[in-house]
Amino acid sequence: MELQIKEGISAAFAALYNHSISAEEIALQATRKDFAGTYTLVTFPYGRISKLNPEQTGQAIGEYLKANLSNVVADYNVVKGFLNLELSEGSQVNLFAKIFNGANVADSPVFSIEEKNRTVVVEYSSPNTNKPLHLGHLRNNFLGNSVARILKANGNKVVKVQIINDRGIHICKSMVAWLKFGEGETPEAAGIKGDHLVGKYYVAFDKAYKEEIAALVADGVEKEAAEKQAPIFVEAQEMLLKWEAKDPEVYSLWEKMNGWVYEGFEDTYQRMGVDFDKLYYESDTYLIGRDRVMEGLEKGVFYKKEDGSIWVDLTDEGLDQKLLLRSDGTSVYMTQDIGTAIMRYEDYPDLSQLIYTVGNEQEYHFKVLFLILKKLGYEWAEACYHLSYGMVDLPSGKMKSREGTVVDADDLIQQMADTAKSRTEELGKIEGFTEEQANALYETLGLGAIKYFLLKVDPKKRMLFNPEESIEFQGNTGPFIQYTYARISAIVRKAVQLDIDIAAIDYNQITDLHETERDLIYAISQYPEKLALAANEYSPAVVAQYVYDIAKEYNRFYAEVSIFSEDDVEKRKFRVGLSALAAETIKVNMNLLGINVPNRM
RNA sequence: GGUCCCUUAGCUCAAUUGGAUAGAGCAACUGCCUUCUAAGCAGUAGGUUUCAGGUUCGAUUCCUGAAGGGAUCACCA
Repeated sequence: MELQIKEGISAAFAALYNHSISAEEIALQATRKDFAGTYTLVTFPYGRISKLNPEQTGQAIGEYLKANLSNVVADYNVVKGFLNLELSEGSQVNLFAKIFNGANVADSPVFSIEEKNRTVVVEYSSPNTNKPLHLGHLRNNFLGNSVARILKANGNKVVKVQIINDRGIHICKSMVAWLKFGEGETPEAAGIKGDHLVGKYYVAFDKAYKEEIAALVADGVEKEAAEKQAPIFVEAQEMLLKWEAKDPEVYSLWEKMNGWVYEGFEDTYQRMGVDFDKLYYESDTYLIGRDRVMEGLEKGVFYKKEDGSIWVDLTDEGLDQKLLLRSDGTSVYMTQDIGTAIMRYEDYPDLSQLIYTVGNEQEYHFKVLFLILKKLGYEWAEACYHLSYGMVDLPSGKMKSREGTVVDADDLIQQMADTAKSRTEELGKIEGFTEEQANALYETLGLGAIKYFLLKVDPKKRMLFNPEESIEFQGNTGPFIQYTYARISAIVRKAVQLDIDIAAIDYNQITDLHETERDLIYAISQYPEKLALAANEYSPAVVAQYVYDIAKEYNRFYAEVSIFSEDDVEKRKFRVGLSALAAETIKVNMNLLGINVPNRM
């Protein structure tokens, strides 16, 4: 449809002004609500071709389209430099019929996207294993998972991965504290999720550490020195050394506590509805990174300082010098990231892109990482992309685990499910549900609310979460869209009961389209374009905005047009069909966000 | 201090990538359930797009400068 019009405009330029302009070069936009029409051509730029003012240009092209493309363009109007095109009813009904092929809406030609023969790795989540997931991780996971779904829907092969930061001083801290204060406590015995239990000892470490520092300072030790001397800190450092030496006792404790954390994470991931195709462990990848850094040193890409530490000089690129290996030969964060990237390209040699879903606080880190990979001679360094997203702030500012201002992921999900429950019970619309069905619904609604809340905002921007106000269920929210889907489901169910056969609509009988029907068809037809935009910008927010528009448009139709009390049989069928198509569009797009939709609520 | 990012209605966010009178939701107010789910729909009110310049037919969008906020610049991750 859109292409037809663009081609028509292109033909108009050729016929009227003997000027060649391709259909792809022509940009159409949606007509604003307060003017008649569906598509709008901005004519300001074309004045030098037509040698007319914008208004006259619009008139001329509009007239040409009306005369030569009358099956699509029924009429037009010109307001200043804007040519608004009003589509013929027949073409809109036609468009609907094309999308809604009567069988399975998801398979309609308009909705099927070309396969691109590209493989993309999307990394997300990648938490440290010393504490449970929080709200920031939720944004990360939902974003990465949704981008993976969007890229897949847009014709890419997608591999979802994460790197598990399972080694380092932070885990040793939890381990030391557990040995000191834990008295052999296990998740089973304590009835606490494994990740929360380990997180508890991480906090315990910090508390003890602070007390020791305070005691030392009271004895007259300088604060900085106290931070390094505190016995519990020294213990943690010793444990890290033992771990690197693979001391059996330390190693088995490390495996045990990491195991608890993985079990806890797995529960949370499952509840969140995210998963991974492949896991990488830092405890594996840091060794490869170290080897490649040594190779780079031999090749002269890096240099060694007198103390034995190894560095890369990026001052020519406008950046600083960066440490790659400590003087004692142990690796830093960058070392393992080099190793991880190389491993991934070994695992997937035909990779077109490697996407890192990581917060924007690490922009500098990834800039450096990609430059280093390039310096090491990996051509694919160009194909690495940092999908950088903004932090989730609280009204009090940044979340800080040490100050106890983090919003725990498990708690938040539970809280939202509880809200869904009380809200549903208030409205009393699910009589006949078993308890199991009801609980599944609360879960669907609660998760839908959080996911939509976190995904509707442009990923690049930082956003605010106010725990006091909680997440809404009305207006521009997940449950509102889910509600719209449930509403339509009720209509489709009733249509089946009434034997209304939407597979056989006589489209010739469909005339006098209501304004809301036209708008709805237009909105639905935008799907492939929105999907492509979302994929190009790695932005689920585009999808969220779009699916909200569809839901709003449908509810307007629902309020203004009656379906079952319509006398005309074909119109009745058409409206049920349009409803079903709207529902399918909502479902497909919500799934791109990782959100499920209920049949009743 | 260097580099990068942000600032749009009381609040949370949009704005088709330079286009029309800057739009939604929440909060406030007014209508609409005897008809398909009112978690809905319609309406009222709310703006010097942080400020000052510039570029052009046209700027929330691009450029320069200023103010306020944030991130980062570790032998941390």
